[in-house]
Amino acid sequence: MPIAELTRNAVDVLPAGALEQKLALGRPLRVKLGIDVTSPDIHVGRGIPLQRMRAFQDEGHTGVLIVGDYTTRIGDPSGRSAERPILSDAEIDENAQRYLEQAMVILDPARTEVRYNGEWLSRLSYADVVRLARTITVARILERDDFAKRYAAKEPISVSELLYPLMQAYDSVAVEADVELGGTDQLYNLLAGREVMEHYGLEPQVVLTTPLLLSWDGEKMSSSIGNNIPLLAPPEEMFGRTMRIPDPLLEEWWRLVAEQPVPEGDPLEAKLALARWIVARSHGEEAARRAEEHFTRVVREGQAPVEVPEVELPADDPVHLPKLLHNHFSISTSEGRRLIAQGGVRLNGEVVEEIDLPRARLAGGLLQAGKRRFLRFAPA
RNA sequence: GGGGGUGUGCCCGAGUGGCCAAAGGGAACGGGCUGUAAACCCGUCGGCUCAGCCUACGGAGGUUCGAAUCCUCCCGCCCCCA
Repeated sequence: MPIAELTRNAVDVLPAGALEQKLALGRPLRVKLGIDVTSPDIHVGRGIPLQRMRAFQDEGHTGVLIVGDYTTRIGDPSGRSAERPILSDAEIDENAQRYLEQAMVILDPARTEVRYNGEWLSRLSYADVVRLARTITVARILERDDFAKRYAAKEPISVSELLYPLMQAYDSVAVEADVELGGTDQLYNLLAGREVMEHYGLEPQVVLTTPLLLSWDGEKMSSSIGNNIPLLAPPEEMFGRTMRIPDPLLEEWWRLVAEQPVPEGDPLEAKLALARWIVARSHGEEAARRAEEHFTRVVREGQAPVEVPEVELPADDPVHLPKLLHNHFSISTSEGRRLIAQGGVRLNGEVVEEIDLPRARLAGGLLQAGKRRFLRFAPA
């Protein structure tokens, strides 16, 4: 019963019955997923459609990953009220590189075809674009939810934004997609792909959407908001961020991310297990174990981590702490002063109250700034 | 082409001559509490050689003892009519 696995957690699989027909063709299907490369991070939420792609790959189908290098130059407005920034070519290339690395946390590289959409979009002439634009009407484009809202609210919508769904649709034409995956916010774009494919004489793709993952602040996980867990962040970081999600979200995360039922019993244990799972997928079991140890030690028990970076003992005497904090933790000296004033700085476990400390007191000492920042001084 | 509007701290958003480093909210940070980096409570939240000083309210000038607030020009953004 492989189809249940392919459509697991899917919100829409459209049109009804089409996927079954495609599967009945008996050949490997071309399953497309495109994400723009505005941000260098793929986070756990964007991993959800990737997980579907992996499921298709495990059944012998081909994952066609579209790196939207060209599209990024226009900016997709999905889910936001303003246009995305337009990045430089160098930034886009760099992001694309990191993006692929992260995607492979989930995908099977052997069954992944990576394509940059600049490959075909950059070759379109103005006339080609006009021809493409003829396949859809303005009224139709304005049906898209966020366009409709912004239009009604008299918020700016640039013509370039209106072109975005068409570019994405043209990607489907170019790679001859059988199936396109995407978050539910992509539904419109995916369906537009079907219409455009028909205009170009192709069998329209099947559309499969997956839920958007909510993060600890209750918002959709998003790199630009910062409530994200990147697939290749340091293990301790990933673990800690996962532990921030509120208990009511646990079940959903287990279902959508780990694709398993939430473990019975203690919610803390279930959350720890989830964090382990997420870190292990990206970095392996061993790293997950260390990340949990780190969490237990530093967060739950309030101790210093096992590994603390050692720094030179400053030359001046007395040592001006705000400056020192500024140098090592990249905070302003004003912030450093506040930290001290608020009892957030400890030397060897003791709260520091002075702004300046004799050099000798720091030698070989352990300095803690807030909950998570530590450093050890070289001995005198 | 014509008319109207708008530009404030990381974000949103008050503020129309002094009481403004600038209300309020969010984010963030610190402390407390806790099974959690959740929730909750309290506090902080421009910079600095920090009981004082400096820089700031799109930019440049100007009026004034004093301007985020008034005037001039410039730049950006938005809407309506054509």
